[in-house]
Amino acid sequence: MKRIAESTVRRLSLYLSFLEGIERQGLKTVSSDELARLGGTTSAQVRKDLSLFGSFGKRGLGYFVPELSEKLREILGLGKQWRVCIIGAGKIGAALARYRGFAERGFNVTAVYDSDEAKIGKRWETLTVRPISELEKDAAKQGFDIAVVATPAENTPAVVKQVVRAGIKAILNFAPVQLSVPSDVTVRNVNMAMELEGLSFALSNRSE
Amino acid sequence: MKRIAESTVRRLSLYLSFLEGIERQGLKTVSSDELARLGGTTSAQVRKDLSLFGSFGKRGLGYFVPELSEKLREILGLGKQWRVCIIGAGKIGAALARYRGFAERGFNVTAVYDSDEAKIGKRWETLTVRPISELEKDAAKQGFDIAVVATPAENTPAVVKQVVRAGIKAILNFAPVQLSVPSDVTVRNVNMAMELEGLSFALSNRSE
DNA sequence: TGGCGCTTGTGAATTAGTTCACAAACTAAT
DNA sequence: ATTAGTTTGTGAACTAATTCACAAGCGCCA
Repeated sequence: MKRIAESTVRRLSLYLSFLEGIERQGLKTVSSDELARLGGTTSAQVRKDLSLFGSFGKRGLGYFVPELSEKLREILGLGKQWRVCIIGAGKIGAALARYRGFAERGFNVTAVYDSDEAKIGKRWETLTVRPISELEKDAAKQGFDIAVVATPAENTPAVVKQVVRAGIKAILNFAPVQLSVPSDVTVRNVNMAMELEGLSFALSNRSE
Repeated sequence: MKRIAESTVRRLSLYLSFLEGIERQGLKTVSSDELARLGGTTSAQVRKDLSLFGSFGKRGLGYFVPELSEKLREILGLGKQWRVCIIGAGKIGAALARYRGFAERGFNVTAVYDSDEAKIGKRWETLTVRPISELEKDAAKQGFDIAVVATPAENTPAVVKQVVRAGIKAILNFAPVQLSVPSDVTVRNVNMAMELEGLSFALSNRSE
């Protein structure tokens, strides 16, 4: 299959969330034009995105909502249950561990790690913070699909090295550093400072 | 000035963070090649990005670290202090309000709002949660540059309408919905579900 | 059945973004 | 002062992403 751009995947994810809303409203079909309106893009873009994976619509009618939802879930790999571990039991880690939205979408947080002695053993709901030195062993035993990294910048490179060694192939990185990983490991960055600076830039350069 | 791509702005932000690290190490100059290596891009990209704003380097030598840092801060509008309000006093809002990193970079959280009676009046460090009905009035009095929206999906459109009416021109949106705002308002979205789904897609479609 | 009104799917055209490649400018060494 | 070794800044070439535009398919109604 040809390479799919990250921007395309983001939009598919967006379309799926719209479809879920539309389904709740009880509508049966939806047009590319309507999805485009909701997502702030064009109908051609919507059709092109979907056409990369097959042809799911009916001419003159649009797309059947439950059918397209199902297709998108399949494309995005949301049928499965993913095993997620959180690394870093600080504020962000804590907020993420308690976040309900993960499990709803099939992302099950099954363990939390930290390197700080003082944090180890703390309990959050059903989870207990474990020493990061155990990560590799635990991964071998139960397996993790995704690691959420929420550690201080200075510890992050070392932490990521352990994550990679544990065989985890997908990382959601909240630390404000660029990760260096082998090419078979996928990284997504969430960097608040960068987003705020983007807004700062926009505010500073309006209408020039 | 010509339109600057969002991807460019993200990279400038990244370069700045590298420069801060390099400055701490005490290095005087840095080459586009070194910045590229740190950022996982190419030296031509780095030079092109910078050249959109001027020519800051010295041939044969590279860029003076403090000088380039300063230029980037200027470009990104980080000289100023920005007044930020947080809307939504739930888990994410709370985590953000307590987050130290904001103030360090000139983003000062000066108020928190919520529409839920039960949350109003709560105190977080120096901040007190205020009713969102006061937002417009407060904005007229003290002025806000940026609103961080961290409300449940269903309330978000109404909340955003109030933010826009209050004259705020930049929004950092954590709600998992697409905002519809006038074209003079800049929005950046942070959507965890979307990031996780991107990883899910990558894991499901490796090497095809 | 035939015709009209929609809407998809997709090559072609366009626009945006990245990389190449090299002259010009600078440092350091001799 | 000359030369060798770097590294910038930038048109030109290339690649990627988006938008256009239209034939073809489908439902509905007379």
